[in-house]
Amino acid sequence: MDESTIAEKEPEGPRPLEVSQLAGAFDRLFGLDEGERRHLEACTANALAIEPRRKLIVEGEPCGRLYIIKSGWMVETRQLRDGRRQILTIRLPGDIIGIGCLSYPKALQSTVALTRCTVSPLSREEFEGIQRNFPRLATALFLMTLHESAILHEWEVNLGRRVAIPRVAHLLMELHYRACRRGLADGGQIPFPLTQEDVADCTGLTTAYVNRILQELRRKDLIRIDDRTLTVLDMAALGGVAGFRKDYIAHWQGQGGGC
Amino acid sequence: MDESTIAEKEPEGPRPLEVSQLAGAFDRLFGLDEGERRHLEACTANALAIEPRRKLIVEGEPCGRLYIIKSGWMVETRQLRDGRRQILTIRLPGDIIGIGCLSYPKALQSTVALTRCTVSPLSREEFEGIQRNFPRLATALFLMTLHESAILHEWEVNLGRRVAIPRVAHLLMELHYRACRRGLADGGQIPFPLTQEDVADCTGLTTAYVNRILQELRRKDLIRIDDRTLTVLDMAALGGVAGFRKDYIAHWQGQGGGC
DNA sequence: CGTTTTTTTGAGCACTATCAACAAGTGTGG
DNA sequence: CCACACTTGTTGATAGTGCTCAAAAAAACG
Repeated sequence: MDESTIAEKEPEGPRPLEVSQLAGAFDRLFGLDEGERRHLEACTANALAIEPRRKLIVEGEPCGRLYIIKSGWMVETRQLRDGRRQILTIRLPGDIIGIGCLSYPKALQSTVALTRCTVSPLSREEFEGIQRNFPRLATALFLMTLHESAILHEWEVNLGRRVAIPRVAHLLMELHYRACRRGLADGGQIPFPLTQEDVADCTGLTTAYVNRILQELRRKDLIRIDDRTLTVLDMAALGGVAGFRKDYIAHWQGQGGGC
Repeated sequence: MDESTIAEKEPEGPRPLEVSQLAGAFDRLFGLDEGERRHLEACTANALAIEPRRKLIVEGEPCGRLYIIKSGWMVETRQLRDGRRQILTIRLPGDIIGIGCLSYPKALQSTVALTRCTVSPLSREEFEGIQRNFPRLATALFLMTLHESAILHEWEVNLGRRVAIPRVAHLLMELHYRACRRGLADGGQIPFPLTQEDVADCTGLTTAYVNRILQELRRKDLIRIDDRTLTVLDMAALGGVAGFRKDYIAHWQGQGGGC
């Protein structure tokens, strides 16, 4: 309904690392050949800019294409009738969104930008072309989906069986690891565009309570959050609190910088 | 460690519906051709029987093959150090389990039989053979995975944002719909092999509390559970309590008997 | 600088967990 | 067919985690 949710324009100044983020991920995964790489680059050539808090995909509306995130963070959300919201997944640069929509006539969840984002749209036809003509890419896609399922499973455990402090701590640990793997970390620091309300919607808690939990984690000198940046001060300790085990985070994605 | 968790023997007397369950699902989905169907049948010819409560896949141990459930119900679980357990997914006849294991050296979750089950093992080689030689089957597999992701997302919402009564009600609604689609329903009734402890582990609640919730649902004449059978007495009312929307349950799987 | 978003704080209470004990099933072997 | 063991379901009293509902303070934004 809001036509202006997305604006078609070139990204202002994409950093080299981000442009080939996806190809990078696939490459480390499979060692792409020249043709595969070139096709992938071609598909992701054009870009779309999305402003923070804008919706790229809207729950309940049809969505015929997918998007590859070139830069920025997004979340997929579902809204209940009474207004409460659950964040289903957090998507980082290199992730693909909207695949799930391909098999449903209407999107089951919304996709919202946390930061300014640039994405490459991919039509259903282009996507199916890749599936048909580049079987190895199709396999890689499949593996990415499986990896995402593993993360979802971990979220189920988090939501179902951990109390608030471990629950929040686990989210932070996971994001740290995932961001790190994508080369977004800078010495224990990662960008952290989530508001406390977002954290609450990830963890199934209230904003007010999340605030208290974060204070607690800060008081114990485990983390620091300022200027939309998360610093994990004591990885081992935070991991201990969270009951975190990193084994579900993609192991095959190479060690992109010591994480 | 327990070698006797599985026993290699023929199923006692498989009902026709179950044998071709998988082919059935795929068929409705894509209209398989003769070769595809025959290959699928061939792959799922041999069977393995599993006793109730036995583990087919054990968390932390390597798992090189997958299994297609021909009959019976299973659950995938993750266990925390303190013994608490979260059920991640419920698997019905026709589901494939262990795909996630393919991309990890060790299984991230256990798979436990709720009832006596029969499954067809599929080696990694056979699986990759299907992927390579039957692209349409590969696509179908991919779509099944996406469908499972949609269910996982719904579980996240359930665990994160619904209080106990809607939460349990939602689980029951989902199982009813899913079972119905697989032709397991018999006029508002479905088999219900979950104990209250299992329900608790699905919903992140305590056994004691689940007991009270179920009493409440019975008191309101919404459901009845006896003899391992769930009867939904008032579908609309239960769906209302649950905040259930069926749109995430596979729509493309045909209407297998009015559900 | 005013406006909006985000973070922080307080008091009270509701929902759900805990723990323990008991009842009712279920299955097994004698 | 009964006796026994074990699993599953049920109940009660109590504690505690996390929610509600403001409202204020601080930060971000244009």
